[in-house]
Amino acid sequence: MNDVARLAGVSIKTVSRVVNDEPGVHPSTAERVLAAIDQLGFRRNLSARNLRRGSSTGTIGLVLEDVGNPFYSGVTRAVEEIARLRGRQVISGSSDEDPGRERELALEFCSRRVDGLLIVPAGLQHSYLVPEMRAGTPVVFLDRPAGDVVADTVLVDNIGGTVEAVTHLAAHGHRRIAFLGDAPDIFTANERLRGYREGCVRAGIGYHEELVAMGPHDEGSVLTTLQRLQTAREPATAIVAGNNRITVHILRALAGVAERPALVGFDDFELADLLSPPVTVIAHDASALGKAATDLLFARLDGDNSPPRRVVLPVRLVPRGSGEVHA
Amino acid sequence: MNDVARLAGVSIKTVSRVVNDEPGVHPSTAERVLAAIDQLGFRRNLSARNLRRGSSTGTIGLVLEDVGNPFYSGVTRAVEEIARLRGRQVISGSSDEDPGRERELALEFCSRRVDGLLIVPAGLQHSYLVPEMRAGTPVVFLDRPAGDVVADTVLVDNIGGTVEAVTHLAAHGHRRIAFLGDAPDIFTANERLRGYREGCVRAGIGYHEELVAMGPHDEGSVLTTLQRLQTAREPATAIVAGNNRITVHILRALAGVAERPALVGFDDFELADLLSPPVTVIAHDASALGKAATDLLFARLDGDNSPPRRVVLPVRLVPRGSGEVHA
DNA sequence: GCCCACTATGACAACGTTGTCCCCCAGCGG
DNA sequence: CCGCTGGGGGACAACGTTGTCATAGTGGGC
Repeated sequence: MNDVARLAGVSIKTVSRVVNDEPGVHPSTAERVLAAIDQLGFRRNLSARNLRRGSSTGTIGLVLEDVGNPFYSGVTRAVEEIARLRGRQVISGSSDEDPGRERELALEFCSRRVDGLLIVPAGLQHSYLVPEMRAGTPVVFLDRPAGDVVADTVLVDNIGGTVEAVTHLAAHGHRRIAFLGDAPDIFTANERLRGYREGCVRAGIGYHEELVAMGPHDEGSVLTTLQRLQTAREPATAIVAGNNRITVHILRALAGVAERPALVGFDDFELADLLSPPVTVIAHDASALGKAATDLLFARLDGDNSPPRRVVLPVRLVPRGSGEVHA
Repeated sequence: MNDVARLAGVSIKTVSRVVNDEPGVHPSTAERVLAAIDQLGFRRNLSARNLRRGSSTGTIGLVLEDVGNPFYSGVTRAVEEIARLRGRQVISGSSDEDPGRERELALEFCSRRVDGLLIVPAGLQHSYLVPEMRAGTPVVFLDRPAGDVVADTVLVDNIGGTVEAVTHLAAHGHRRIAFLGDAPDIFTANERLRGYREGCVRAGIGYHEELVAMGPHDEGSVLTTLQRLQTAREPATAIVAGNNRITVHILRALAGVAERPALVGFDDFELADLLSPPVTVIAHDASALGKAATDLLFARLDGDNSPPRRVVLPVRLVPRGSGEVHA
């Protein structure tokens, strides 16, 4: 800006006025300034501007588990969409389920003075955010609740989802329904396990420890688990998969197997309807999740300071075939 | 920092020293300062720091077509991974194939003084970046080349890919091979069309205009196109799909159809191996693309100022079944 | 007892902006 | 001819940091 001012033969304040479309600059002066800007390829430094104005940095921080996971990239997209409407950029980072990394990312975003934080918690400790929240940075947790702070949270109905999955399978005559879930220290995995258990009880088929296998899972562990379940004295005739990755692992393990158990997967995924049999899922909308959380965040930025809210988004069972196999 | 200094009874410079682990601070003073920092929940303002130091902002700007598309979210993940190793955050935005939006995003990132830009071009005009590049911001284009500037570019072998697809189908006896591609003003779509044409000529089956349908495509247009192709006087017995979205549209259109043409899709996608028949694709690695581009960017940041490079990543045909149907 | 080196600390400017306040000057009415 | 008005423009401080330099005190060697 200094250089522009020198070249145009005016003060930097006048350049500032031109750049900001402030009134009170003679058209001919403005023209000279614009020419200088063009010639020098000047671009206003937003950091300096925000520093001086003490205003918003126009950024939103997004911490999630893995940007590469289609579910979270759907969330990201929705967040970006709304942020854009409100003139904000999104800075995102993947925690890879590492609480330390989550914290590192969140605090780094705070150092960058983001206007707000959206966090898919990896850990259970979030008191590190208390100073930031007290300082006025709104934080919304999504997909999972925060560990030890009270804050806005957007979840999906995990329990209701697995209850429905089990109920659905039981209605088709299944009495030996297995559950393959993610690591039990992950909130959603635990909730879904609870729903599974409750579904079993409600359906009157009882909860049997040996039908449950919590992760972490990879393709190999899923394969051996399935073998164990199917060769047991009372084999499982149906499976509930705890998330999209596990569903895919199961599908791969079952590829080419003649005698397939019924299957209901948590999380919808692309092409589920084109597989054979098409995969019945408990669907919930990644973009709805992202939208709800971002809306909540912007409400806070707009001055809403009502008590923290907890929003639970509904899930719905989408019957496609794999879950409608009779026992 | 001011408040911290006051509370600790020292000058702000001393606080700065403590925050930056600079030597020459008495342990007892440091302790007082740390206590004050803790009490006030102080967090250093990175913008101010970078402004003062004139150093890197520690950010990389990423402009792509759609963060929600699994292909690009794979790219994003790879970029993030490497950026993280080099201590950078990623700011990303989706252009939605809108050149204006691409430009807006890129320039906004420049205003934020990103250390470098990674761009999946939506348009053909990139001279707007010349001042930034001259000012020292490295820019790498990926997936598609820039329109009118010379810059580092990472592409995949689009032409080689469709040549291989056509060759493969012809080797299985197909002589009426159709091509469904994206809008021809998209670089990759056009390249793939060229490869298709060259493949046809090489295979000695000739290039027939009526077998080509360029987009934009949606599910409906793909359906009618397929109907036209299959009911023609000389029906197509095989199809090459120009990208992952078109492949999926075709799969959906063909669902339940008994007489299926052979199919080779450009871009690999999850579950392609689990469909029936499994889908033969021209595979290339999203994360390899992201990695190559980011590596190139960091090389520039490390001072490499050799002439701009153009990297073309190989593709490979993955035969899975849908492309090995004999005519 | 004097000088020096060294440690701990602070004052101040500067990074690139913008908000506040002030000044200059032309034009106009009296 | 004087004073007032208002448009156009500039000087300067400040945002939150950090780099540079200065300074006060302390202890040691002679």
